[in-house]
Order: sequence, then C-alpha cells, then structure tokens
Amino acid sequence: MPQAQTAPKPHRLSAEDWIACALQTLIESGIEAVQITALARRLDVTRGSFYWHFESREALLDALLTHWRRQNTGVMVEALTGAESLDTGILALFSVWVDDARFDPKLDQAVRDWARHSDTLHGAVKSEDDARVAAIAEFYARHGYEQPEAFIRARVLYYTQISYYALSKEQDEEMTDRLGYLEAYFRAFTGRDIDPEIARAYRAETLEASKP
Amino acid sequence: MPQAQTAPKPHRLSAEDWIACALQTLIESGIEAVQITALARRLDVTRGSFYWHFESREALLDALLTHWRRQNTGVMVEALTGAESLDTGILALFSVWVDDARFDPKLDQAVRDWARHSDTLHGAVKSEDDARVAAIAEFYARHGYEQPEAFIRARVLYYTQISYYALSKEQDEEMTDRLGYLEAYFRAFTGRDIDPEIARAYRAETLEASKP
DNA sequence: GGCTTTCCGTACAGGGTTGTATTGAAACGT
DNA sequence: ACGTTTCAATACAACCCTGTACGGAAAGCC
Repeated sequence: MPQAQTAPKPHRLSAEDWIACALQTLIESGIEAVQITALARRLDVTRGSFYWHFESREALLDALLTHWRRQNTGVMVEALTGAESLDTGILALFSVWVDDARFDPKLDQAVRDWARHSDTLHGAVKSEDDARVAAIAEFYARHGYEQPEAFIRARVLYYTQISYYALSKEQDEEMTDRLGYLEAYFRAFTGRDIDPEIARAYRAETLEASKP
Repeated sequence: MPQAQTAPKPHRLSAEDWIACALQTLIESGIEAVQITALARRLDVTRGSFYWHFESREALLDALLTHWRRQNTGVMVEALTGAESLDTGILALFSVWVDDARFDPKLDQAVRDWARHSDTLHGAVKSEDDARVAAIAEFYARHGYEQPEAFIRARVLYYTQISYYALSKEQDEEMTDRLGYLEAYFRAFTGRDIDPEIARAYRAETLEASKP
C-alpha cells in the first residue's frame, strides 16, 4: 500500500474539489456552515485559492444548487413512467430511494432545509416536490385509483419518505429491518396486498445490491 | 380606538418578552437568526437590556427549549389515551394538529430543524418523535391491527403530518380543502372507510372552530 | 532556459456578533 | 420625598467572516 488513506499530497485544487467539500459540509452541517474560511481549513489551504476558482460565496452556492438539480431532479418521475403494474411501480420508487447513484437523500434534505429560509429557493424546491407528488398521483390514477384518493395516497407515500429521511440522522434502521416492513408498507400505501412472488424477488435483489 | 396596532409605548421589557420575540424569529428564520443584536433591533432596545435578563445567548436558547417542551410535548400521547373508537381516535389526532392552543406546528418544525445540526438536541427530539409514533402504534394495535402493521401505519400517519408541516410554508391549503380530503386520508391511514355520520360531525365542528 | 498561466499565501479593510463594565434613567416601596 | 430596585444606553474588547490586492511558487508551453 504505497499511500495510506491520508493522501493530502496532491495540492493544487480544482473548482470541483471546492464544490465537493462544500456539498459535504452542506449535508453535514447546513448551509450556514458552508463558509469559505471553514472550507479552506478543511481543505488545508487558504482562502486565496477559493477566490481564484470562484467569484464569491454566492457563486459557490449556485454551483451547489446546479449539482442538486442534476443529481436529484426528475429521477422519481422517470422511475414511474415505465412501470407496468402497481407492484413494480411502487417497488421502483422504493429502489430509487435506496440507490445512492440515482438519488442523494441527505443532499435533498439539506437543500430542503436551506430552502425553508430562502425565498428564492423555496419556489424551486416546492416545484420539484409538487412534480414528484403529481407523478406518483398520476401513477396511482393509472392503476385504478379514483381522485382524490390517488392524489392523497401519492402525498402520503411521498411525505412519509421525506420524513423518513428527515428524522433518521444516520441509518439507524438496517436494510434487513426495512425489508421486513415491506408488506406492511405496501399495504398502508396501496390498500392492497403485494404479490408474494414479487416481494420475494425484490427482497433478494435489494439485499444483493446492498452487499458489495 | 385609542391605540392602533402599533403599541410600542410600554417600554420596560421582561424576560418573557425576549423569549416571545426569540420564539418568533426562531420560527420565522431559524435558530441561526436568533441573535441578540437582531432581537434588540426588533424590540427597539439595545443589547444592554438582554444581558440584564439573561446570562448569555445559550441561556435564552435553553428557555426556548423548555417552552417547546411545555407546549408540544406529550399532547399527541394524551389525545389518544381516551379514544374509544378508531374513528374518533384518528380524528382526535387531526384535531390536535390544527389546534394552535394545544400544539404549535411551526415551533415543532423549527425545533426539529435546529435539532438536525445539534447533537444534544437531536436525542431529545428523537425521543419525542418515537414516543408519538409509539402512542399511535399502540392505538392502532388496540383497535385490531396486527404488528408490524400497527407500527408501520403509525409511522406513515405521523411522518405524513410532519412533512405536511415541513413542506407547506404558510397555509397554502385552505381548511375547507383539507376537510375535503378527510375520507381519502382516513382510508389511506386506516385501510377502512370512515363512518359518514362521524365525518359529518367532525367537519361541522372543525369548520366552526376555525371561524371565530 | 525563459515566459506565461495557474494556483495559493499574506496582508488589509470593512462589517457583524458576543460579552463585560459602567453609567444613567425610570419605576417602586416605605 | 428618598433611596432602592429594575431596566436600558453607551462604550469597549475580542473574535469571526467576506472580499480585494498583491506577491510568490510551481507547472506547462515554445
């Protein structure tokens, strides 16, 4: 092992390095904590570096938002467009919510916290939330639910997930436990029982995906 | 009308005046915004007043927390203890959530935001959340739901409400609209249909209570 | 090698917040 | 009335964060 985990040698940072560091502190400590001085300390450089890569602090914050848009916007809507049955559609949503590659829940949470006290951001986040709920509602309606039940079930499903992210700081619930609630969640969200075979397949596939 | 709404005459503040002002700014702008300088500006005095009533900023923050405990802690648990039927119990919960006298949702939201980046607070809020979910789960179990369905339904119900507070900045949904969803909500939360007579009575009573 | 571009360190100015100490004014009790 | 208690204004020290200006080192290009 030529280099240990501490590899602080390659000085010379890029703008992306600053953005990555800012994203991490945004997630960990909120938008008020992403200050140039703190980031510089964390990156072990001085603020002189920052002001070469960025115009100001607001420029960095804009970069964080575009990252959020690229990473988290639209994935739930896409996941539901190709769902053939009720069971597979709901499970496709569940999959998005545990797949770090397609959706970053902590970032979503951090941006939502940020938006709560920023008038300009609030509109953007609310639009995204509305779009997600509308997509789920349309999915419910496509599978036989009348209005307003489809809309309310969509809201209940999405809101539950949002709170799940908001209230559990770290994963204090193991994946195996969460999968144990699969039937109960499905019943609460849809009012129907899940196909046992589909549930079995989903469990196996999810457990395998969370292993490596 | 001898005095208009602006009645800033009675100078001489008490500690409670500072706490009330701090609570309001906490709710409006978050814990980072409750700074002594800003509060003093808002109260139209100087910080000299604050440091007579309080030892430090942390002392004020402690006061805010004890206020939250007195105002919001335990009310949901109490609302469910005396519920005889499933319908009345769920509706009793709904009543708590719209009754400003028994529960302050915005304060709850602000404290939860605060707790997300404060390790000491996080434990306290999590305990309260767990107690609320446990009380609802116990209520579901008392009315014929098996485990883990009772627990999951309790979580879905509570988490949905928490997100409802978190995602709607002001009341962008009128009370009449919310009541229109009553049957759909009840069905999603319980899997059963609400008694039409009980629903009618609840609607009338809630509308009347929100008028004066 | 020399020159330019890229990146970072240093220093300084400006603004903001917390606390403390001290003085001053207004209300209260007797 | 008069002194005491209650409350608020002022001034000052210490710390933190942003933004700018400028200078220097290191890498890349020819």
